[in-house]
Amino acid sequence: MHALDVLGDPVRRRILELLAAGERSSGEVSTVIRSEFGISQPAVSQHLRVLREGGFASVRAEGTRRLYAVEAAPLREVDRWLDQFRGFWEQRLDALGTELARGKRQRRLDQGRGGDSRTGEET
Amino acid sequence: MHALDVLGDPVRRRILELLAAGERSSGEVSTVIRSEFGISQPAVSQHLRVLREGGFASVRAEGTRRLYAVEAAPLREVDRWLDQFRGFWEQRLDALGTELARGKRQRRLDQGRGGDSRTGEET
DNA sequence: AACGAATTTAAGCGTTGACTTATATAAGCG
DNA sequence: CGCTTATATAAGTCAACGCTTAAATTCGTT
Repeated sequence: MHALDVLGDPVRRRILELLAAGERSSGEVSTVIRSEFGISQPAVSQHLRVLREGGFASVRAEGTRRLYAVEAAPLREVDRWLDQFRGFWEQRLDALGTELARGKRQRRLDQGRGGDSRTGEET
Repeated sequence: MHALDVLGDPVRRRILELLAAGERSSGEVSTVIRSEFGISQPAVSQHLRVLREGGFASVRAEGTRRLYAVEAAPLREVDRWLDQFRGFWEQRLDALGTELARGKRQRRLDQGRGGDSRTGEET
């Protein structure tokens, strides 16, 4: 199962956002998600399982609590997948100053928009 | 509909990969996808519609052909969403030389893993 | 104007997947 | 030990989504 399949769910994305702020117990996550999405505790637990099995989160037992934490690998994989599209905004838009003004992130564009193979070139 | 919902489908991801190499007509895309996934031409057309409506692709008419091209905005949005997780690999792993050896992409980590709010710190 | 190619839209169907309720597991505690 | 708390699993239901076939649209061609 591809990483992006797992991220194709708003609840799971939100859970990851919570975990990004630091380790959280299943119960803590459930409380928040429950109030935000109005779903049951088992539903949250099932999402946690998907995240676990997808490698997005790791668990650590502490007493009867299960402490979840973000695991980087699949997210990095998504980031890599995006690489092939980076050329579409790294230039072209900073002409308008849009991106640089906002993100302030700076990358070296080394592979930038590899050559076309068959059809026409764009723009 | 969130950008990541749209990317939660292998066919749509593959279509975007094709478009990343340059403008392609609906028919050209269909041919490739069809051979790779074994689905019908209308099925491909429907995926193209989702990409269109999600802002991932733009269309340009040329005679009876429709030429599709990648549109950056939603992909950039995904990239931004990933920002909150970047801290989980930008350090910690380049100690192993893994990332730097591979991606060769260099970012300035200006916001890196914002402080925890409630529970424990990780690691 | 009729025909054919390229593409989209419409309608219907089947499967996947997210949810619910109910139950199991397991640790803390009186 | 039995009870409660924390969490996971099981089983079943329902809706969303992706696919198919069929029809509509649009342009180019003779």
